[in-house]
Amino acid sequence: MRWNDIDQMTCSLARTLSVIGDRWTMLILRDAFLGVRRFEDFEKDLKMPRHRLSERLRKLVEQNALTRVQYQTRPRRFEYRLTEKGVDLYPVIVSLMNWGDRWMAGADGPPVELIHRNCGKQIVPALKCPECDEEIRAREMTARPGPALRKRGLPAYGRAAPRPVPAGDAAAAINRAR
Amino acid sequence: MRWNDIDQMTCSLARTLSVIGDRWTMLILRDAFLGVRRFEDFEKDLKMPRHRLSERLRKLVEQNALTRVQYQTRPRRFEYRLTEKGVDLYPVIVSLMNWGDRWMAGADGPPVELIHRNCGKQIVPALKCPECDEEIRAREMTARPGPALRKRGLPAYGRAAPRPVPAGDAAAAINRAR
DNA sequence: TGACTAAGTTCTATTTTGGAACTTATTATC
DNA sequence: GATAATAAGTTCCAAAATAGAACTTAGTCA
Repeated sequence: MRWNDIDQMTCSLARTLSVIGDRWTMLILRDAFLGVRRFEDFEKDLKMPRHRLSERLRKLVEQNALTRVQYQTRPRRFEYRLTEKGVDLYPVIVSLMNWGDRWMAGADGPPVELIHRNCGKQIVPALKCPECDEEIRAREMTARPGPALRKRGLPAYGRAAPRPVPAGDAAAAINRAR
Repeated sequence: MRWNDIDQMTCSLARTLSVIGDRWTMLILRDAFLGVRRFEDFEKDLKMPRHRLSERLRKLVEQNALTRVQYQTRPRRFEYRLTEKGVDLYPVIVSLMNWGDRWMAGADGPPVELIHRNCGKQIVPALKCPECDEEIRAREMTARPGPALRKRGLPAYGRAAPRPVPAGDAAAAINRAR
């Protein structure tokens, strides 16, 4: 499968990745969240090829995650700002950072801390259930076909169906565990 | 900058991307969360090149996000399971899905819904502040240098410093807004 | 013996990326 | 008035990563 076809998968994750799932886009967005807006500043901070940056910014503008705003007239210069759609990627950035902090940080600890202005405290944002307010754990979640898949009458996420395990196999017990 | 050098950036996001920031890894992990464990099943579902799959699985095992477990002896066959480090990527997957659901879904609505077993309800998990329990909004968050950067005495994320805006420029007002 | 299964590996053409140099419009400096 | 500087790009080409198809390995089943 070609990468260009990825947004045609009936999968929100794949569609999201079609927008931000390349080498640089996520880092560009991180910078945008930190207040970077100008081409030169992105380039200096990320040390990425200018052509690539130009292309990625254009794509993000096309996708409406950023807007290109003229900030001076002579010579005409533009800067890039997060749109609502772009700002809404914040949880993605934060989750990725959290994971990096927990699993990839060096002995010195995480490079950046987040402060919540509301309460003034340094926090690690966490996923919660809006119904029962419990913290979300992967094992407690189930996926079921949503409207788009039900409509099409597709088998959806039936892949997780338990497989027959060769009887008496040593792995069987573990297999049932997960 | 070469992609291989990305994990040397002092940035948790970059380090995370060095593990899962390529074309397929995230989709492999999604499948893993849905219960897929075997090479053939990943391959059939994702329709990705086998060599690529093999390489990505190997890398995830090296990084300790998956383990390779033998599930039968003759012939020896292995399957891949999420480790704690892997399971901990759930918030990343969920955030990406949420965004896709909100911004990239077709007219039919999202392809998958999540059920929280705890309360039995269909939910959209959200990032919350563990201190004041408010939902996290990008605009209410500030980043400051964490231990790793303070130790090194680096300028950290000073890039967001306000720039002088040409006086009287039409963009100035908007510029201050954000 | 030959077909089949699961999990890979090998090969090659195509696509994407990285790096450096060049362009354009305009202001500031010698 | 020529020369440099700045910001935001674009152009060109070599190097790296990816896609797709075919092949391998080890063992079972008819």
